[in-house]
Amino acid sequence: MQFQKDDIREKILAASRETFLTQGYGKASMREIAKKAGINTSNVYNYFKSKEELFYAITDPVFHHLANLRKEVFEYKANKDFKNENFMQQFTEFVPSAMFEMVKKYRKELLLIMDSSKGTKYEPLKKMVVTTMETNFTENIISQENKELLQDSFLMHILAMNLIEGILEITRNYKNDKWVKSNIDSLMKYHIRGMVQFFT
Amino acid sequence: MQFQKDDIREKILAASRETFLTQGYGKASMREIAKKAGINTSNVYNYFKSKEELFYAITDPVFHHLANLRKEVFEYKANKDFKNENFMQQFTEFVPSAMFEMVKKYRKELLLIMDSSKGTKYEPLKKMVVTTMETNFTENIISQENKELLQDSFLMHILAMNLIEGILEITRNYKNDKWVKSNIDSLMKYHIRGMVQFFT
Amino acid sequence: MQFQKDDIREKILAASRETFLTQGYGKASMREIAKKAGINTSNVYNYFKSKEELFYAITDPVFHHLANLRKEVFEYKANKDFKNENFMQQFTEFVPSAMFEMVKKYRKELLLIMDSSKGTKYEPLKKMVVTTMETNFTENIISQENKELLQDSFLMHILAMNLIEGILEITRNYKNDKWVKSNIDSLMKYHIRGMVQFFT
Amino acid sequence: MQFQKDDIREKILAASRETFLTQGYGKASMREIAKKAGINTSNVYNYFKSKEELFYAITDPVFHHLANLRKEVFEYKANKDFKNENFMQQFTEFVPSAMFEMVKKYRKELLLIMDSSKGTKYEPLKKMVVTTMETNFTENIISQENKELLQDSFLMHILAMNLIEGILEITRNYKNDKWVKSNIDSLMKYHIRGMVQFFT
DNA sequence: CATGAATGAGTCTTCATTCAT
DNA sequence: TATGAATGAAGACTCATTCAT
Repeated sequence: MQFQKDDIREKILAASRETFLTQGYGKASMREIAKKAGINTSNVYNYFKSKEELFYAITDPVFHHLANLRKEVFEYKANKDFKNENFMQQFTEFVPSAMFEMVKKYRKELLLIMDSSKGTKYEPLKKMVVTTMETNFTENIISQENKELLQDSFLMHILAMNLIEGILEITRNYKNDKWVKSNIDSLMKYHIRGMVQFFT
Repeated sequence: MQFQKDDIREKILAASRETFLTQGYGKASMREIAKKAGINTSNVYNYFKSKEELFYAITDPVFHHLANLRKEVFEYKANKDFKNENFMQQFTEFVPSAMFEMVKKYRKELLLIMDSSKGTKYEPLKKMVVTTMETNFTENIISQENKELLQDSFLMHILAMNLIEGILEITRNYKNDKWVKSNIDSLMKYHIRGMVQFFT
Repeated sequence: MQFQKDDIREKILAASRETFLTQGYGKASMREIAKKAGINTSNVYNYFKSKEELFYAITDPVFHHLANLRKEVFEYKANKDFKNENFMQQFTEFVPSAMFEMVKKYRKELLLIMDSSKGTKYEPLKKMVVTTMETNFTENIISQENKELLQDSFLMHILAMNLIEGILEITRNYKNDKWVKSNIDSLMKYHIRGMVQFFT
Repeated sequence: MQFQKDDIREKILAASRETFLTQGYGKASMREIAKKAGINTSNVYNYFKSKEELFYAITDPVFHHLANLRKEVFEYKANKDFKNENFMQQFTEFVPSAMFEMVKKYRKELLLIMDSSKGTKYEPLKKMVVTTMETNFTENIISQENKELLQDSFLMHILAMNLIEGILEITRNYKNDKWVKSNIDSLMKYHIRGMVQFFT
């Protein structure tokens, strides 16, 4: 009697993923989700107590993954007596492979939390991730003298966003794992090289 | 029907711009728009015959501007016996300054048509613009030999998107014209330089 | 169906009493009752076949008690060659002590059937009890001459209701048995004395 | 074009009064109200923006009337160098005639705010009115010595409630103004006389 | 031109109840 | 017995739009 329940639960989750993804959280309707899942609208509420909870049931895991990732990056920095070489190592090895793992594990969920979360508590998440990345870049790439010159460089913000959006676009167009990995690597390399040249 | 009061029409347009921008086309409500414009909801229909038409009244100009721009770029190419130097000129002079003029003239409209048009006929526009740009890059930057090697390079697609998204992010954070111009230039330079290095 | 676990049955009844009392019959929900009882909603239906039956399972006893009381009062009258002294005795001894016993035995049930039964077959009960009491008063207190004068005295109706409401308010604010008894006695004395003075 | 609107507005208010009165605020449904008013459910929202507002549109006037009454009573006390005779005057002249005026002006509204307001901000109002009356009685009727003896007399609370409930029962059974006036007077006289005798 | 009136479909959610296991 | 699954009706309320005045 447990496998049946999970069956439907899974159907609801799948239907939700698709619906939230195409319509966004706000425009997605419980009706449509229920119809896609092949059940009565009110029955959805036997599984998830609200539209919002349903959304979080899908997106919470990737959120926690992101939070852990952030922590790991900070620990990485703290442990490594952070110099330029280590930074390079971080952004050519650790970060891209971490991104890859995340995309591999949470494809749709990542897109949901980043692109379709308007109206939920995760709405500001993308901006926060971008800001974190931007700070990291600024601290590690821009040389001391340039820091004063390029104070408040908006370009760095754009590039951080570009990197995130690039990863998301790769995710949206997922072909296979190898394809993802290679594209993340290229993108990363492209931007790291570009930033180093531009800001130093 | 055509003797409408221009100030009210303008108020509706202004209210719509704000509402569509913050809520998106789908979630924006005629009520809220009317309230913001300080008029009765049903009176909106004396000026625009539907929510969708109202959206197009705002976004059509920037759409046509974009279409013209596209044509100009193609003509530019056709006229100039297009070689590498000309390409460089195009992307360091013509394109950035065209972008700047567009942002200057259609700030909110540009964001609306690109970011808030889900549910309208302009929904696929951003993708199309990106594709156009991508094609242009691919044709002009990747050297013949590489073209075969890097066949189906998704990175080029990402970079085209990055450029567009960068312009939009500049537009979203508009400070003043000079700020826009300088940031567009930097961004353009960054990517052109990056692409040339990466793909040749 | 009849081999039910008494403790669960009891838990449902207890949960219902509280829920019906605070929400009223109509607004009380089977969900809340089940949750308070610590069981599954649908399991409630293994013990009581509907919300209404559940309500009656709680309130039937006090209803029958009330019915018996009514009969006893009539028999009391019939047996006693009812004169004024006997009436006094009835309303200073028999009735208050009967009320006290009832409150003692059916505290919450009494409140339920009187205050929270809207939407059930017991909805008109309070009115009926008041009417009975009113008739009793009218027959025994108002002197023959006054009866014609005060024909259709609404005051008597109010006082009968006052008495019932008084008992219920005592029940609502239950402190301890002694407190109840003493307050019922005071209230009764107050009204009997008042009525005698007013109507004779 | 204004008289039509008021027509329907009035119909909604009338339908609401009846529905709230018979079902209580919580159980009354906008559907039923709309049906009774002969209009589409959603149209009700063109006149009142929520069920709660609709309830307040009906009950606010009587609330303000009650609040003023309360103030007047206090001022009456303050002005009159309050002694026993004045108290008697207050409760045999001022109060009953004020009650009468209120009942005359706000018959259904009074019942609504007192009996059908569960779930609204007026839910605690009846209790407050009773408490005010109780305090007034206690301060003016109970003699100093008795005050210590009868400390925390619950009977006084019941009698205050009885008086209020009596007024409400008169209101519920409204025949005509004269009938109301005479019954209020009788009830008041009955209780004042009873209390004086009982508590002094 | 402007407004209020009106509507029917849709929003999310809760309800009492039944059924299969 | 106990539970989760299921449902259709109903809850309050919002939506874009039309119509008469």
